[in-house]
Amino acid sequence: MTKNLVFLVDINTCYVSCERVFDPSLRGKPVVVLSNNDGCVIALSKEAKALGVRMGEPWFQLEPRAKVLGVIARSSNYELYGNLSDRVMNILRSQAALFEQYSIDEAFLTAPIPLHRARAFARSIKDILARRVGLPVCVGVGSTKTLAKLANRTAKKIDALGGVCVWEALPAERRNALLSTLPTGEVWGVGRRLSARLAAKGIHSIADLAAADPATLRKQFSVVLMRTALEVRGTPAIELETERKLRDQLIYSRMFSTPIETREDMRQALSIYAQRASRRLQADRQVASQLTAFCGTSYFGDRTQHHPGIRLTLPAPTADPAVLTRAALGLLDHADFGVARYARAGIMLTDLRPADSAVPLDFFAYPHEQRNIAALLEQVQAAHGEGSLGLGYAGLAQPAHWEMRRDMLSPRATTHWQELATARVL
DNA sequence: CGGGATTAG
DNA sequence: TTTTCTAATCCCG
Repeated sequence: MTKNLVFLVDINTCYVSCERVFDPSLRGKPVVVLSNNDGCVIALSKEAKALGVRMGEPWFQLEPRAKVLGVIARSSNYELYGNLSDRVMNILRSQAALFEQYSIDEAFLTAPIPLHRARAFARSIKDILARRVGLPVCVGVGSTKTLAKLANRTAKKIDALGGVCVWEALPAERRNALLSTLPTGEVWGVGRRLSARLAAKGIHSIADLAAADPATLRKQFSVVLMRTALEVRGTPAIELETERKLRDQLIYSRMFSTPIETREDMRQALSIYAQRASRRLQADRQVASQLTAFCGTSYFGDRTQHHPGIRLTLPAPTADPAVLTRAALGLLDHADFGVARYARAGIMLTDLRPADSAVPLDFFAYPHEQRNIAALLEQVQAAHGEGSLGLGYAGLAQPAHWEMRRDMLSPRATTHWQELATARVL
């Protein structure tokens, strides 16, 4: 019987590659994509990397240099990235019986493919995605998820591999060299803190981790780290999660482009955020039992710090925008507009469950839920944009002055008719 | 069980 | 002046 192999498919510099699909002039150029509010670099092309641009670099620091270096920046366009990601995932789902989407740009496939055919299978996936979506990927293959991750990292680092690395097909000396050279922090699941704690116990390289006694790892660290160590040895210990689990928490939180200093602006921000959270919850067909609203001052600078928050249990589980908005506005009584300049606010919805699992008794139902306000809002916003209609303060044709900055936004070429790309046939 | 810490992308 | 956002899971009190 052929053992299962794990294929980790990962879109190369995902956001930059998505920008390049509809703007070929960006290909081969140093490109960066910025976080919300055009705050810092969250994705960069290898050309940008080569120029010394670093992940996380604040845009206000990079901007003057970018001009000189010819680095091109784009505001993040999650609608575009999400749509292209969906296309990739739908194709991948059809390529293997077992499929797990791990993030917006990564998926695990598992299939009983013989080792000597793994490379060809991985290549075919790469080719299909290039042809049908126009996105470049690397594929890492291994007998466990952790090794597939490691192989993927290797495929990215070593150009000669052509974007595919089959871990168990590498010469043993090569694998051992990698394992004994790479620090534990390079393994999936081991971050900064954990690698420091491991180092204190004399475990520095991935090879050290693999050689450590599993029972001791479980006792001194956690069962999770023990599983990771087993997986590095080639023993599957982390399940593929093929069932898409419903989330059990939803956060909508944003930094403001300029601080909010008045009750009226905060009322508006909370109204808009609560209604955006409501829309997301409805998209998942879920309802929430608890709402937390929070805001906070900037952690930078030495101004007065203030981070108020409220949490309340809703009278009945709901996704209704009016109920959530009213609940969120309770935060206003805890904010201090005399002193604080708020840099951010957010809504957290918890205790989520499927909307149909808890059909509320009429006794508890919110009267206006039956008037389908949520559905109406959704319909109008889907057709005319999020600012076209809203409850209370949340309908704004023009973005408010504190809305996030997105000065270098590309068109949403696959989700909005008005923003379609045009091609000229010569 | 709630909240903070850690990890990841 | 300016430094992301979201989610899961583990750990501790």
